[in-house]
Amino acid sequence: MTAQSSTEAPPIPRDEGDELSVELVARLRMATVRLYRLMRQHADPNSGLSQTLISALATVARCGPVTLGRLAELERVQPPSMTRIVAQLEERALVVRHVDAADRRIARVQVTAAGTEILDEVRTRRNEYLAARLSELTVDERRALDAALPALERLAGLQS
Amino acid sequence: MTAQSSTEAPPIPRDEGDELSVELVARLRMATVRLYRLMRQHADPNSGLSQTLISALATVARCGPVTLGRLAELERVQPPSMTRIVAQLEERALVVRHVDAADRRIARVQVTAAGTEILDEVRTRRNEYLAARLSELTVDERRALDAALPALERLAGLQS
DNA sequence: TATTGTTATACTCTATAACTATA
DNA sequence: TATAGTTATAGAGTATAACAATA
Repeated sequence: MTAQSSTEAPPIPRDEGDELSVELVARLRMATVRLYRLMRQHADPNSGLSQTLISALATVARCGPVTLGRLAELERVQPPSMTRIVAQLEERALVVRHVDAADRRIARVQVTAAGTEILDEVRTRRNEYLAARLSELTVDERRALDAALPALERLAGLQS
Repeated sequence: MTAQSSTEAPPIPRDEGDELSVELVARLRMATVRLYRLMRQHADPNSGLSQTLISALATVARCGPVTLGRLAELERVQPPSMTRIVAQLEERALVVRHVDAADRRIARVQVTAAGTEILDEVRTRRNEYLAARLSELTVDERRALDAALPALERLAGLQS
């Protein structure tokens, strides 16, 4: 990736100013790290699926048959990492791989019926804890989170 | 997506929140995992400090002399993990440990001048990438993030 | 020669269990 | 006996480098 934007555009023109961004980013980083660890600790224990596996499985389910490389991009890991992740999902029969007939280098990954089932199950069960925490926030706070979700997703996503 | 919440018009004013929570939590989880990996990949390479180390260092700096156990709580890791993290920071002379005089089981951790310096340096430098990404969001999106930050922090924090 | 994915290898992060030292 | 922290150990998660297969 190496997205060093220093070669082109003038450094960050904005109406709110840099201070907001610096502050915002710093706090967002701290919150994300802790939230991640919180989620990791409360990844569903019954299914034996870690956060990493569930996240990848969900992405496969959502993005249909998807190449391994694209999956790595989406999940923001390197291809070798994704190879391992998919192998683990395949072992559990939650996904299948099909080699592309036209270009045999390409492997497309797809969720199985079992995968979909597990995903549904796991989704509600493992989110219970977080949903409970969420319910302890105020209505306004939940509303704020809801409103910020698209921005979070864009920030975390690929459209940079 | 209900993404136009900048001025008013709360998208989903449901109080019982079950369905909202499930959806919200699920998406928040995905976004958090990816955002975390994005941040991890762009943790400052020059300083040789990982996200984990910087996060802990920042917490030490913010929370003054703090016991190791409390630090583990704050960072949401187990005490043995924090022992290792602090040992690494100490090796680099970014923090010091003082054994409590009254109760010699307790170790208090404190940032050093070098630690503060590094932290300041690193903070701007490593956040450049994220700040740049942030600047590609719309004003409304940044505003939404800013508004959601307290909720995120509460959700990730200890005041459940 | 370039692209897609894999294997080999090593390192970081983290946890649980058992331990030490204080209290 | 209880508490704060450490050591020992193991397992996940991830990356880089080198490779194989295919185009």
